[in-house]
Amino acid sequence: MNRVLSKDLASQSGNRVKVSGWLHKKRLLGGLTFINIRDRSGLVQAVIQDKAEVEKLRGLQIGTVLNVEGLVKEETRAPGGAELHEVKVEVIVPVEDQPPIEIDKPLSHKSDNLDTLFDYRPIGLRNLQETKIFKIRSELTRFIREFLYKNDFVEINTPKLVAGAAEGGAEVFKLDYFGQEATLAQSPQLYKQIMVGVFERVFEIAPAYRAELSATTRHVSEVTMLDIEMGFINSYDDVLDMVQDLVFNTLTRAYNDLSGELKSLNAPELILKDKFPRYRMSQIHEMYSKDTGKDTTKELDLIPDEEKWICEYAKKHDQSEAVFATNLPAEKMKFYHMANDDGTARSSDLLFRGVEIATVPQREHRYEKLIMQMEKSGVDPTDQGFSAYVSAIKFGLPPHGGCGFGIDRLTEKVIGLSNIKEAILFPRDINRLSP
RNA sequence: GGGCUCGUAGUGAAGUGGUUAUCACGCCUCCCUGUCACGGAGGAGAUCGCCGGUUCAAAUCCGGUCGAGCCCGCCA
Repeated sequence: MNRVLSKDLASQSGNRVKVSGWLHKKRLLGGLTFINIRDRSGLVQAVIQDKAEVEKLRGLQIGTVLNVEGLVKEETRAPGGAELHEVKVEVIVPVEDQPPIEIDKPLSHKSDNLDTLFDYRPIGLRNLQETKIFKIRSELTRFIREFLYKNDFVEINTPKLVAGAAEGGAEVFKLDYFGQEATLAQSPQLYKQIMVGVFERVFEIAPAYRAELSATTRHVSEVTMLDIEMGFINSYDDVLDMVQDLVFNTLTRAYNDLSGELKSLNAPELILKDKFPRYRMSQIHEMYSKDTGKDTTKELDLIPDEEKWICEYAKKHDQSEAVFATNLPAEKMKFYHMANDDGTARSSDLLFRGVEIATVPQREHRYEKLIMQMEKSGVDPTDQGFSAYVSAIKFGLPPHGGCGFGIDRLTEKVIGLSNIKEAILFPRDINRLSP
């Protein structure tokens, strides 16, 4: 007998079918027993009246792997409108130990309890509330990929074991590489720029490693980054527009296609227009200082509180939960960024619901300028970690730009979670290396 | 790295000096034919993170230690 998935049960009314999955819930009502079976598409309810069949499940815990054969009956009282009757139960893998964490009721996401949540991840992820988070995450990356494919981007994979710090700035993990010192890539930055010389438009979704001793709700040491790079831009605005369109498309699609899942996780309503407001960072400092009385006009980058503040501001005044903070001060720019004439860089942060989810710069593609900027930053262009990149620039890259985009933070904020780690299957932070 | 906070059954919580440590979920036994956070009766399960101190008496106060969280900094 062929297996039928839970989502297709209603269409099989009148047929005897087999459902395979995990025991998700048992309710014994004397002469009548309800069990829920979880498969990849959801839950099936089976009604068991035969005492011998119920006995097969005695002492078996949630998580037990089952085949359940039965007659499909339409039933308005059943979740999903159909259920299994005249059931034969076959236990494939009996589970006798009690799960350490609940599978059929929402788990605590209070910050004090996240440690337990992550310790028991292998079982806790079977909880449907947790499953939904990662289903949404999967869909978000699918929407992103589909948008980028449609716009002629080629998906690439670049090395994560590299010779030197790719960017400067962030701390890197060092490791022994057959006697050489290697680092874990903190970004595919230089490789994706090299690949602009090959495909014009490229993207990568991959982990990046950051060895910062950060202990906040928005940092992890292994982060999943979406990196985009596009060549032949006419102006810096082309880059901002592309990222804006990508994010608008992804978010509106998510809120359209996944509305049921998002609602059941209490995700906030989406407030967004197809053009995101753009404020200069210096402008945000002034507005924030005026509004709060805290003087941030001497700050270069936005402080965390300003990120929250400008998002609230844009939500109210621009009806947009996404906002660009543009014109990063040149003091903060990386050597590969392109400078403006006014002491700022062509680099912007994309903020969404209070956090930075992407940085969106144009790159310096002019060889002499780049060499100057590298030397000014104390980076040796002939160093093993940079020479390949420098030669790609030397042998011709068009004006280009792109973004580094945090998939974890996007997922967190779309759902309305309060810690980036809740959006990561097996998060890595300064204390956690397992599971 | 700096500051603040928190560690109590498997899980989530209550208990701010007083003798048997409380509750909910989960688990076990029994009852229950439409449950879906099922309901009812009973039961098991905790050396209150660890070490030391104060006290007639410590989950509770103090010191240390280990673990965790949040904010700042750094960073994305």
